[in-house]
Amino acid sequence: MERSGVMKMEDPVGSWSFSDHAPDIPAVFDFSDEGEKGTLGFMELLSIQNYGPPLFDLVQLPSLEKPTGAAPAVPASSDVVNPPATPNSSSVSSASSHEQGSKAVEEEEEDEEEKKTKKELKPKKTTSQKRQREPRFAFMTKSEVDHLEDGYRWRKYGQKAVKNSPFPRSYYRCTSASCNVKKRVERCFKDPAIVVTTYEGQHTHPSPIMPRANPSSIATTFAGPRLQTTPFQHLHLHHHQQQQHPSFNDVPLLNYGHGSSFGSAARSVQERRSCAPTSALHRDHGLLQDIVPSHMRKEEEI
DNA sequence: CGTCTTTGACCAGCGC
DNA sequence: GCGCTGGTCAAAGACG
Repeated sequence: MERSGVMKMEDPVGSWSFSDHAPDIPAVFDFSDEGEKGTLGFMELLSIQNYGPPLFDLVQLPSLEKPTGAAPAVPASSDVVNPPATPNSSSVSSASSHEQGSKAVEEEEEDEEEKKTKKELKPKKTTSQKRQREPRFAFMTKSEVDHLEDGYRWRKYGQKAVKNSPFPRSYYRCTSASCNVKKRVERCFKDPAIVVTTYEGQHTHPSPIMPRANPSSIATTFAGPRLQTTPFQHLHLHHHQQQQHPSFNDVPLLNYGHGSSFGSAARSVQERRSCAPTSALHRDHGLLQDIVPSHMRKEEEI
């Protein structure tokens, strides 16, 4: 078996993450209702991370907002175009119970962003000249293969040894011209079975038809356009089997819907081709309703 | 032949 | 200033 049925996500760099709210969030994805059981089994989500700007800012960035000549990079979730002024953490967290946590997260995130900004500012610019930061998302996937198939084509452009880790870090860039999405892939030194994947930027083009896709690929969800909302989708799925994981009580409250957009996103290409697209879209929209306040949905439908 | 990986070199930021 | 580290470049080679 190439990939295990267990997927983990956590904070690899110590910045903002869901685990700040609910450490060791267990999550189980049961695809049995998606007919996936034989292929994917279930996945376990420990925690997820979003560092950089809030999720919704991602689609607001002027440079990313209107991909030229390409379909919206976020077909399923690009509707979320009216980001709240708060980080997505507060969007996700139940307003009252995690208020303080969210504030702390905001501050921490700011500091982290400043650090990252300085680090990532390759071009020599003055500090007053802020370069546009690409949103970055990281997650951990338990997999035997380093480079997970995610529906996009990547070109490896570098590999570096990682400090305090016997495993190297690989750098990939989206092969599509005019798309500067990058991703880093490295193995967790604590658990070599876990692959830490960090995506930076947003695709300015639709996902190719996964020319080399592994039919049993489970990574489709994360790299692509759907990336922006998948963290919530994972939680969403997680809720499905809450009772199997008592510690899940720590998870910020969300109005989880029904169904599994993760599961649908994780479909193989073949499955996607054979399945009615409307079902996935429908589920996504349902999830959006869970995530995005109604007043925002009004605007996003414009 | 086109695409992709490998790998050493290079550059920039940061801490001391 | 120097060394370390992360990130990127680009030539060379592998592969289908």
